[in-house]
Order: sequence, then structure tokens, then C-alpha cells
Amino acid sequence: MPGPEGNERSLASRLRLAVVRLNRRLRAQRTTASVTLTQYSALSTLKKCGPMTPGELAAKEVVQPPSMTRVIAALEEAGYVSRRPHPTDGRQSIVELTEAGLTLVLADISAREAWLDKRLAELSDAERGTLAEAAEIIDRMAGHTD
Amino acid sequence: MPGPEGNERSLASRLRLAVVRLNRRLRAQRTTASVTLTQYSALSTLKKCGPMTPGELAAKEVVQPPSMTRVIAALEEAGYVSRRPHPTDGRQSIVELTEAGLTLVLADISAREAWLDKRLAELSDAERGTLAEAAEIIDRMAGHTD
DNA sequence: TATTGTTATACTCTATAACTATA
DNA sequence: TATAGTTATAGAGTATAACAATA
Repeated sequence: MPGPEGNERSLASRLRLAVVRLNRRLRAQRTTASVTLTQYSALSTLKKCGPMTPGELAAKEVVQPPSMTRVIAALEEAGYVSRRPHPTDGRQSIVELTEAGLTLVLADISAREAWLDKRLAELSDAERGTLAEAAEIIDRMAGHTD
Repeated sequence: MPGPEGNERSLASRLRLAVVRLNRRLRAQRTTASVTLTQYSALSTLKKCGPMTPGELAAKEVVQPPSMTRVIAALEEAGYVSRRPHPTDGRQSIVELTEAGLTLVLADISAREAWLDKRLAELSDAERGTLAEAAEIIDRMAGHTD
């Protein structure tokens, strides 16, 4: 039993609307951020999983290869990732975080973060715990099991 | 205590990545859907709160007026909303769901929904309960307190 | 011939700035 | 002059299709 709160709509519908709306707000909070949300997501995966090819990164992020091409190009331009040749396959390359990229991911502070941190600070411990569990479940659902 | 799972990253960071990634997956699941996620969100608000002006709808959805102009135009074109003159102010108009729009919101079935329903069906009851609570918290955080 | 990646192109979502119409 | 809304324009995010290079 999920509880008695506003159950006219299905769980799928409610979760979907919540995610769409929070995503919208998060993307709006990027006044001083040096990378976009999409770029940050790719950097996070590189931090978590280590250097990999563009194709592998596209697969982990669940986007098509052309989309990842653009993300990597922007990050390389900004100096947050670098590429080196694949040791055995001339078609591929290995993308890895630079020191600046690692610093950025570790620092993890931005206008975006500040906005969300403030919202989270207004919640109770129990609510934050629920969100922490939900984040894990959602990321797993979105195909991020690694 | 949020639990021992992967706590190197802050809650804000984990929640943000989860939302960005699920949003991406949801937007990809729209093969047979007749409206976009953004349009569906606006329809849901009209269903929940009743007829209102474009400005009110923009405020409730937390987007700028020009963004809502486009959403309303698309929904009107598709026959899911209609407009009537504001009774006292010639600048404004009242946007309301048509019968087709109401049917669409109530039906609430789409390829998107099917994909998410399938993912949700793979979870445990406890996990679904967590997501239900999280959806409520997230929507509140995103400014959807009405 | 199959695979990896890129380029070309297009659509959605959203914003800011400038404009129009009405108050 | 202030407000509500629209039009014009631009950038982020993503996709599919076509192409190039390598296996």
C-alpha cells in the first residue's frame, strides 16, 4: 500500500510529472555553472567508471552515439576531458577526465546545487532519507546499474 | 540516516543525476504518444486546477510566459484545450480542457506510461512505496504545492 | 561487410528581448 | 505607464540518416 496521498493518478503518472518538473527547475538553475547538466552527468560516469570509449560512454548514459559525440566535444573544448588513441582499434579512442574535470566533479558545487541543497535543507530527515532511496531506485530504473 | 548505499556523493548530486537520467529515458518513450511530456504536464494542471489564464498556467508550471504560449498553441491545434475571452480583461483569455483533452488526461496510457509501468512492476512493494512518497516530495520541491 | 564514430539535419523545450494590445 | 500575451530569436538536448575510417 503506497499510502493514502492523492491516489487518483497512477504511480507512473505521478512519478513522471514529478521528474519532468524537477528536471525543468534544475536546468533553469545554471547561472554560474561551468558545464550543463548533461555534461555533468557524463563527467560523473567517467569519474565512477574510469576512462572508456565514446561508444561505451553513450551506452552507459543511455543516449545515441551522435549525442555523446557532441557532449564529449564540448567537454574536451572546455578542458574537462581528454582523448587518447585506443591501443588496438584505430576507430576508437579513450576518453578520460582531466585534472580539471576531476576537480569539477569532486567540487560538486554550483548555483544548481545550491538551489537544490536549499530545497533539501527544508525537508525533514525522513523525507531526505526517502529521496536518497528513491534516487538509487530511479537511477537503477533509468538503466544506471553500474 | 539515509542508509549505507554509495554515499560518497551528496544527496543533491545523486538526486539530480537520477532525475536527469530518468527524464531522458521518459522523453525517449514517446513513439505513440499524442502529446509531449511538457504538454501532458500542462493538461494535468488544467485538469487538477480548472480553467485559467495563460499567465496563471505558466506560473503553476513554473515556466516563462513565452514557453507556455507555445505549449497552449500546440494543445489548441491538437484540440485538447480551447480558449474563451476573459470576462473583464481584453488582454487575457481563459484556457480550458476540451472533452478530448479530459479524455486524454484520464486515459493516461501511452508508450511512455507502458515503459515506466513495466519498470515499476519489476520493483518491490516497498520500493514502489518509496517512489510514491518521493514523487510527492519532489513535486512539492519543484514548486507544485497546489 | 560490419563496426565505430562523426557530420548533417531537425525537432522539442526553454529562455530572454522586443513588440502589441489592452488596462 | 503597467500588464498580459505573443513573436522573434537562440541555445541545450536529443534523435535519425548519411558518411568516413577502420576492422
